[in-house]
Amino acid sequence: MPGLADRLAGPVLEVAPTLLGAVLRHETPQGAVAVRLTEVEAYAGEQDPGSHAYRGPTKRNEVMFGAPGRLYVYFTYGMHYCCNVVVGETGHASAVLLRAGEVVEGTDLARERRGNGPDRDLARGPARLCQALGIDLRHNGSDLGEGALALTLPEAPHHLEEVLTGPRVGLRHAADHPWRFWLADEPTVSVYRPAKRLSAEPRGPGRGRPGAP
DNA sequence: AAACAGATCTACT
DNA sequence: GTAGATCTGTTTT
Repeated sequence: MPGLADRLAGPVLEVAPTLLGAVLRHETPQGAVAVRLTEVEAYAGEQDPGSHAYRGPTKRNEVMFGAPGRLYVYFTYGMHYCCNVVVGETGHASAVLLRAGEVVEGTDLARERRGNGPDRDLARGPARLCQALGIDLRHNGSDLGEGALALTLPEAPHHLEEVLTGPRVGLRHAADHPWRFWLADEPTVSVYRPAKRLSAEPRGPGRGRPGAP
């Protein structure tokens, strides 16, 4: 079977939906926690105004410019970490933000790290997901092919009917691209919050249709 | 050495 | 559902 990096080397908009259902597992001395991904967002590198790579390579985003199959971790809002899987060919700086997932192993340890709250919220949201898995800046650049932090792709991609798409969350620019993907009927998908500059949806937010314009 | 900017979360109504 | 707070790392002079 092909290596992880090979399966992630394609265009980010094609690879991102295939990460749904994948399992990210982190093994530490305290135990292991695994999360099944239910929501991701695509970031298209230097051409994407919403990407950290938009203004070219820096010390912080250099991992995105490297080989696919590695983890790009960044720090934000003074207290949160978020993690991305680097995809696309080396040098293209594409990445997929892991927005939410379902804890499928090590629930107790995840609860310890997260504190009190419903289990469905343990990895609901990009910063919560990192916290539940015990991921921080030390893991920036980690190879997910093998090691304590490993990503396992599903045997077969999900059917298109199960995948919904919509605009990305929390961006000032380029918020009109439907580059956010999530699995239908998953309680662990994070709440949709529209970008600040956009006019509110006439009907309730959070409902996306596959292929909707 | 200083200013900036933020791919968010938690709490509350 | 909505509003508000919040702190560090990164970037830039």
